[in-house]
Amino acid sequence: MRFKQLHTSSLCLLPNRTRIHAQSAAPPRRNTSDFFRSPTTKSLPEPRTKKVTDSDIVKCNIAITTHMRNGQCDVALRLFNSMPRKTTVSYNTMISGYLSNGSFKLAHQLFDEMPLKDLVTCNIMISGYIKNKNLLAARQLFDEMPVKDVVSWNAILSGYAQNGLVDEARRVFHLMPEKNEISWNGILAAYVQNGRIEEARRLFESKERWPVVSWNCLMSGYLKKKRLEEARQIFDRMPVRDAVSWNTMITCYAQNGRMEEARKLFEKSPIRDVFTWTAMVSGYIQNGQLHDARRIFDEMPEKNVISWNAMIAGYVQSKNMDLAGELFEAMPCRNVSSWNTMITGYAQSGDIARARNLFVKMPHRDCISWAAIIAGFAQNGDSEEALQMFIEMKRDGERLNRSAFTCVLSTCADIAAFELGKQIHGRVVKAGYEFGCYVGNALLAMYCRCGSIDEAYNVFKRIEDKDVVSWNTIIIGYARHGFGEEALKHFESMKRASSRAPDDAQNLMRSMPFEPDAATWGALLGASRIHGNTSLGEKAAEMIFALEPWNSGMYVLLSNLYASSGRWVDKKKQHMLKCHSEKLAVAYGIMKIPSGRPVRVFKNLRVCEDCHTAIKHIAKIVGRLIILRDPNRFHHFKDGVCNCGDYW
DNA sequence: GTAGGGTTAG
Repeated sequence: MRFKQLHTSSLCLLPNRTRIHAQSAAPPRRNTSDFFRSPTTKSLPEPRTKKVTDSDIVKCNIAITTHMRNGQCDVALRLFNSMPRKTTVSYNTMISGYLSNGSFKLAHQLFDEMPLKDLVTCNIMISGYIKNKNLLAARQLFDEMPVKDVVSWNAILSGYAQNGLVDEARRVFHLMPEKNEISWNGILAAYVQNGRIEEARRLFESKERWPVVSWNCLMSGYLKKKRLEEARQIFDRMPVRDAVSWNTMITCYAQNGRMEEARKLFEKSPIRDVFTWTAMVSGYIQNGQLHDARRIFDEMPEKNVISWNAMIAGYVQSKNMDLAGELFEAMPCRNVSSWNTMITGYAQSGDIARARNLFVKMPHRDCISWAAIIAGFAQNGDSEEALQMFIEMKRDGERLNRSAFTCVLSTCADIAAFELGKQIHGRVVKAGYEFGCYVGNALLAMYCRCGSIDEAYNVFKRIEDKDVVSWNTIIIGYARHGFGEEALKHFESMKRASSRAPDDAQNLMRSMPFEPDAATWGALLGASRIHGNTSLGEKAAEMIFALEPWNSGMYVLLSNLYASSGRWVDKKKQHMLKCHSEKLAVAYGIMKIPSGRPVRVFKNLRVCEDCHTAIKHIAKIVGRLIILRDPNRFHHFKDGVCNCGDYW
């Protein structure tokens, strides 16, 4: 690399022959005359050639900054290239612009080409490496710098913090020749971001004054752990609050279903920006309060794409595609996720024609759009079209990501497309997604569905973080293919896996849902029947009853189990149970319709003794059916005969 | 009056 000399005294030789211009601790005031030797005498100006003044260069630099901030890298580059002379600042501006626009490669290229690197250049590049998760390169550059300032140290400190290397971050912190507020905040953030909240707290209490960002940081640490009360205490103690403080606290209440507290804080907040409003909208949506969400949305003084998207997603979630469509039409500007949300919504509501229409019309597609439309066709039973779209997606040059693979594989499973599934498996391996849980599960399901249980087991073995779906799929796979014993074996090892005590919280979270779902219990029930294992079968039926009391298949399977083990079951009773369960399913379906209606639906409900248990269970799921706690509201059928006509 | 390091949120 070649360099232009700026301040001879501060030029240093780097070990790898890289020379950079370093600033001393108190940086010399640089002005553009360092870079441009403007003529001191009025030598003959070239006719018709405009003299390039310092202020021209500065103006260009500023224009580059603006273009970069607007995301117009190409415009910035054109300007940059047209500059007759470029200063270090011009290069630095370009590089940092590229980095903030995510063009790491271009930034790096320019960095390599740059004739003269100074301290700022290296600091920019260090943060670039860190953003790109290349901690080693960042560290190497850091080590090569002949002079570092507090910015360099802070950058490397936060690099370690963001990548979970807390102890390394602490080492850096102690080595720093000078520390400022940002350094202190850096080590605080290192603890907070890595879940070491108690250490963060101790550090925080060890120092008198903290800037508002650090208060925010500590508060968010408690919020991440869902320790809302402690977070609130921090919030209340804060000497100064900024928009982040208010937004963080409000968002957290909203996301944890505590809309009343969110609302109170929202009304008190002196600084409401688009984030605050949108957080309230999404909070209400998540809480099922669509009307409140819409009210806030309508009151919003300023909306951005994200607020619109949030509201549309709310309607899509509650299957109200008409209102979603209305809003979508009314949007002043849309982004890819607006389109994707609508496509997903139409696809999931079975309106694949509309979904396809939008897909064709949308200006830019990303891999989510493709995955949405592929899944849409697949879920609506048009597997051929789904695969056709998959092929078109490849033709379009869209790179396959995890979700696209997952989608397509589940389509293959649907139509038992074994050969294609195998081909895709090859691509999955190539892409290195094989061991991931989502793609792995989809592969597993595909092989199970195609009857290739050995291959399925091979996939199962390789999935690194098996979750409940992986276990359920393999168990169901074995059970469906008549390998009852294998299914039971896996069931046992699943139980063992779930009963192991895990230290860190994440593992615990992962293994918590190791409770088989109704489908798995169903498979086990089926397997038990084949093997005549009545006690496991009864246990399975009991579990299904607890999870899905309306699951009619369970009653049939159970009675078959009894029948095959020689226990006599009254056909009439079996029919009765089935009948009840179907009614309950209908009832449950209605109850899932939003806005508290179910109470009315259930008002005149009559249940027999057996059903009563089921109803109570549903009440538990829904949570607000207080009428069910009043037994006088029910008619109990004592004789075991339930007249379905009396049901409503 | 231009370029680099810290918190949060849709």
